[in-house]
Amino acid sequence: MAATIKDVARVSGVHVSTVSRTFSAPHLVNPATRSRVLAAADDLGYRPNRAARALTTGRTFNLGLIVADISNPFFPPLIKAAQAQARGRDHHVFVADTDEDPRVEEELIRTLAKQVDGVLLCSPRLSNKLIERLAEDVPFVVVNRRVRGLPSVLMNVAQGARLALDHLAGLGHRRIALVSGPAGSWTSNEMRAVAAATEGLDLVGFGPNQPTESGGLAVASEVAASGATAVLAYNDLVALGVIEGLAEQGIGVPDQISVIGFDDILPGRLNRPKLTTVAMPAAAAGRMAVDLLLQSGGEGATVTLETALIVRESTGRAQT
Amino acid sequence: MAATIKDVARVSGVHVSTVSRTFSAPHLVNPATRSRVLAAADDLGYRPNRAARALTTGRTFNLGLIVADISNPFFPPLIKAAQAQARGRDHHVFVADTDEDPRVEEELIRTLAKQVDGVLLCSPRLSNKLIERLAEDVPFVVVNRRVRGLPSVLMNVAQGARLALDHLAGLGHRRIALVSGPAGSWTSNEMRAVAAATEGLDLVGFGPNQPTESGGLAVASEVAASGATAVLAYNDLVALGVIEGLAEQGIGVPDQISVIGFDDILPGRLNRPKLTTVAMPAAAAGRMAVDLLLQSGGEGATVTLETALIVRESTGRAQT
DNA sequence: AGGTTGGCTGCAACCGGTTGCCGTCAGGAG
DNA sequence: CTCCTGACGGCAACCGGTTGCAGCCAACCT
Repeated sequence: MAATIKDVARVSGVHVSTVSRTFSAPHLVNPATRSRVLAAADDLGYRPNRAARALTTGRTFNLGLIVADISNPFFPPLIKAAQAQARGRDHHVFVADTDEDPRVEEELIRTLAKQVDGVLLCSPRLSNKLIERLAEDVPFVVVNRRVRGLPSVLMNVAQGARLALDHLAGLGHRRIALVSGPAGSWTSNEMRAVAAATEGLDLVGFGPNQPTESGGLAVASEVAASGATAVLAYNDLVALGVIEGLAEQGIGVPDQISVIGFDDILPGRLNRPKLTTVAMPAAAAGRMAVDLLLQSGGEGATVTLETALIVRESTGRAQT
Repeated sequence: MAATIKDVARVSGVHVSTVSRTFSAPHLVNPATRSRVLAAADDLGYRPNRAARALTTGRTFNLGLIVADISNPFFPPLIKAAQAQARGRDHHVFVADTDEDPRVEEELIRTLAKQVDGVLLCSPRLSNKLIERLAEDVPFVVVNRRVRGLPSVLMNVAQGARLALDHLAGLGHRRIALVSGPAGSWTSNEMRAVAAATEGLDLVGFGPNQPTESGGLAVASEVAASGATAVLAYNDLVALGVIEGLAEQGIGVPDQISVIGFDDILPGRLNRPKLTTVAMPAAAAGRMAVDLLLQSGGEGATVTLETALIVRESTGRAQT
């Protein structure tokens, strides 16, 4: 149906190679010829078939972006920033969702491999070993995970956790519940490590949990029963779930229990009480990841972005 | 780097066509040969290049899904449902975000065209005419818009608006603010049409607005000044923005003004007051759209899905 | 004038697969 | 022992482009 390079060649009376050059190396073709070709192309509504082009050039000018759960509000800002950055460098970004399933993740990577110039792997659920193997097929940049030999963009979760813990300690909290995320999560591990290394605090761990509102909701009653006066949650969604679960039991936040999340997503700002949280530089991470992917030079570069504590209404002094 | 069909052919000592058939038409090749080929393929880690295959077959087993703004929580459920449905039919879905920009939308469609078997166009910002033209390049299913000759999935916005208006009227509201969405939106038009046709109500229109929280926030003071006792918002995000803007002026919801949104997104459920809203069957729409796309038979089929009113806390009796 | 040079274009191979057509060969029917 | 048939696999063209090489011709140099 659609016009091909041959149609354009026929109509403009030149060889296909000339048409090809008109688009991919205009300076090699005579201005007069060029405009004739362009006229014909315009006439026929011709657009080069990018898939076919990729076959010989090996470049698609497409990037893949894989996330575990697109309905987590943490990702959209990252995605949008990545798309904008890519667009500025003449690439397109295609997003795929793995449903938190490692098998789907692998499958998607394999499918994407030959159709894109590189993949942004955000918060992967795959094992490091498998990621390293798959990296032979397609360039990766990994976000929120450190993988040997691959460029990665990390958010300084440890620093964020420290900020949060200090804030809580400053408010007089000593027994703190750590509500972690899914099993394979690097972020979760970082948080746990920091918490464990903090002096003078009494940590109670809960997890692994689904990194969603319902994950938080499900664990709320256990948290309430643990005697903790404050909660450090894997992310804002979980924090909101915990708050809701606590409310169902008549426990007020922050009056009786303080809750702090991670990410700084919109629903947290809209919530009453407004959520105290550790803001992740998601947009910056998206931009940075695209940059790392496109400058193939930066082999195993690792970029770490700082986080910031945003104190709102869900944390307060410990009950005495 | 990666193994190609030729490598497999060489290693297993057969012609490339035999290798090809081993994968795409196994019954045509002798079991003994087949297993030899499969062994070699496995050995080399060979995976057929889908882009190359698409060149001859014309089928990619990929679907594109285009949305105006991926950070609108309305879309993720639709996206996930579409992905799940597509996965069940052996296809993958790639998502792209247009940033509410028609030019980007067109560009994305053109790019996607040759790399997918069809495109799900959700809440397009493009003109009908342009969509019809682009439909010559790639099969479409349009969501939330009716386009001549193209299959589409609609949510019954008119019915939803009627539900909402009746609900408000039943609570004694007579002067109602209609906070609409972006200019090109079909949904917005439907709402306006229903509102205009409703007897006994005093409508005040505001718009067009950004379909986001800040869009609602920006218009809140005007709404407050209009003397309306209730607000029907383009979507939940806008509704939440209006509520926030009202709160900044010390106006309570639902005590002084009632607010009702569309979509039934998560932040609305989490908000205090919990948002009364018209629930859209987003997941069903995603599934349906994939089905329509894959059964090429259904030429210009149009499916309309019903909506439901969910009364929560943001609506109450009109102040007397 | 003859030899260079350089700009422009055509030729053909190639990217990684797919597929219609035909030849080969073994086994069964007559 | 022929003839036919059907299963199998090789050949080669093709999908829509790209690109190294070579040929052509006009302009330039000496």
